Amino acid sequence: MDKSRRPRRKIQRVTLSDVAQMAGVSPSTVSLYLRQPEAVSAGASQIIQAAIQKLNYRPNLIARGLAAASSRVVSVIVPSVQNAFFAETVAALQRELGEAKLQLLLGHTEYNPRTEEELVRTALSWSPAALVIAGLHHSDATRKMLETAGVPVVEIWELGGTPVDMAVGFHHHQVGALTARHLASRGYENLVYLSGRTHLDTRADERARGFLAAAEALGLPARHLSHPAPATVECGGILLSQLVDEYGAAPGTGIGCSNDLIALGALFEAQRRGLRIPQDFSVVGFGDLGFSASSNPSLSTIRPFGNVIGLETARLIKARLNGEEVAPATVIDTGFTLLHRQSS
Amino acid sequence: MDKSRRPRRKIQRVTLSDVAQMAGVSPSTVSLYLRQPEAVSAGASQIIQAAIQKLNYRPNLIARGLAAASSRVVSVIVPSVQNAFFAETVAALQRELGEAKLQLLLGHTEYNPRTEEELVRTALSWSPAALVIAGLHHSDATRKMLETAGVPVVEIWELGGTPVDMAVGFHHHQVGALTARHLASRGYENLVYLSGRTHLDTRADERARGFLAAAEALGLPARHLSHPAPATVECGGILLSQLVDEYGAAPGTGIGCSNDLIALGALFEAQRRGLRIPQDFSVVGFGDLGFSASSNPSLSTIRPFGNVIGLETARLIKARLNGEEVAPATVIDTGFTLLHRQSS
DNA sequence: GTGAAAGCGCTAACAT
DNA sequence: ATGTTAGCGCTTTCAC
Repeated sequence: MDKSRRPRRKIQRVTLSDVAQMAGVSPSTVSLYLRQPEAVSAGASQIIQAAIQKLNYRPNLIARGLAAASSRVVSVIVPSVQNAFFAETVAALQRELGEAKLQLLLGHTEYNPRTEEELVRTALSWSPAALVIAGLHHSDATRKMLETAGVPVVEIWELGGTPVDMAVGFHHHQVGALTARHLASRGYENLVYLSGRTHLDTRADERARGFLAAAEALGLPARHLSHPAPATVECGGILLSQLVDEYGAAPGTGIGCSNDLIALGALFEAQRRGLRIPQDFSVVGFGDLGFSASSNPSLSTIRPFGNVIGLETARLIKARLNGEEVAPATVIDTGFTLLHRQSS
Repeated sequence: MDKSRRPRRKIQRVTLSDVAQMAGVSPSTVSLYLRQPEAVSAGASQIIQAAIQKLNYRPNLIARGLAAASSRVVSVIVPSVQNAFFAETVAALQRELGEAKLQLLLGHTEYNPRTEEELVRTALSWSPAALVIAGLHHSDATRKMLETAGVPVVEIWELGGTPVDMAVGFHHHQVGALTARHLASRGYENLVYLSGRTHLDTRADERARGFLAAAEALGLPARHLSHPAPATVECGGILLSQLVDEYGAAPGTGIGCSNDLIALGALFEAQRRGLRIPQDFSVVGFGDLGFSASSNPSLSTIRPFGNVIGLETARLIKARLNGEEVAPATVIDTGFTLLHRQSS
């Protein structure tokens, strides 16, 4: 007696075969129609389309991914989208890649190399179409996985080292240097750099180094104050207090900040203390965040192009996926620009 | 002559079968070991583990997803992670779900219902373990897809309507009302609400409505000024200018803002115009963004708990996936709290 | 242009 | 505790 096997679990309602059956064609024809409609005869197309409509068929991307040995997913690994810089890039990536029907699989390292390693490992388990990761500094194991990933890898938001595959970003060292030179050109002869946890954020650290190096080259005294907490507005206030109270910074000091949040905090704290900016102190930030042009005084800052980073990254990925030749070790420098406003 | 078939495409290097072969056990044993190590004998475990190490095997999650008819992916659809509110929730989700080995598949609607619909459609094609989506307002088609999705659905950041499945958020109407009542209690008898594009952001619109309704209930005159642009700091400055220049708002006006960015912009603009806050005008924001406690004056605001929304959402999802009973139509109100600071 | 057939790498019922 | 077996839903050669 046939104990007719019932399905072992919940199974997809409508499959490609159902469509094929209803349309009276073979599954492979439907598959072809789905991927290259123009390769199927007009008559068949119409019938298939009708069947799809009637059955409300939706392709199963997991099955497609398995059969095609590549998924329409791009893995994006950044410290956190709570960081406005990465949020901007992720948004741009989403916009550009979404058009090409690519989904974003998101991961946050929270500046932890072990977490990053774990994220890369599972990301690769998804056979992503490409992998985007912040920075050029990774653990050995992570780097090895990236090298042998067999998919396009784009390292973003940092330039200067050797990328695993491709890189889109800019030189943070140069950002710091430009900050120092700008302050010097405005007549500030005593320089200070304020930053958050540079021990974790290697890019912020690189900006600080660039600042100090440029100051030294100019023969100006410079100092770096960093705070172990994340670089927030609150942190900026604390750093300015520290600068004034503990180090007795004299008016005439030019202050570079590792980002606009720190700069804004310094602005607020200076205001609270009755210090005038830019008369007493000068402040230059980094990021050109949403408030920087509107603050009072408006904030001089260096603007990276987070959206362009996303855009160019998407462009590289799409090119690679289309089989166009993009040389490994391709590096795109998206640059940055100084916005001179009232605070300096 | 035998033209020995070469594989048709790049194929995964190391598969589960390779591991099984090397370990001298069957594939299903390896599979079992991967999913429930404790169900495999100690000896076999050791051998399998060694083989995995030696071959550097990584499971193919796509294949697993197909075979198991469910992927370890949670689809998250929000207007944009550039919006700090959603960034906070996404970060919390990532943290909580990451622990449970769930990945986030991210989508941005950019406040466009058609985009949202498209995102939900493709999201479901991934057979996600769950779907998280911002808001309770969706197109009919979207809502229908969500209802028939067959996976846990959590609508976040908004309460008040009937959720498709579960909802985690708070009542924006109440936020607006509390803002108005707070201003009234501080003695401001002329109320104004400033907001960005409320025609797109239904939650901001709801806050504005709550504000006006409460003002009316209190018998106070109230007005709503909105700007068609996204709610940014710049927008806040423009709105305050408009308020003062065009509407000649008298000192003594209590200003509610649809978010802290608008409030900050108003603060800056007031400062530029030599208006004193809270003496001349009072400002209350929404969001308690990073700068709000540190600004000068510090910003009174209403704090939602974006991280708690992420946390509770993750909790619901994990409970459902563990087979625990979570009633459909479960609604979690994460509430909000008024932070009374210097600006009011 | 269309169809038959053979998987993609894994899971899960069932038998042992 | 382990192995056998039969797919999951789709793509992709290859032959017609």
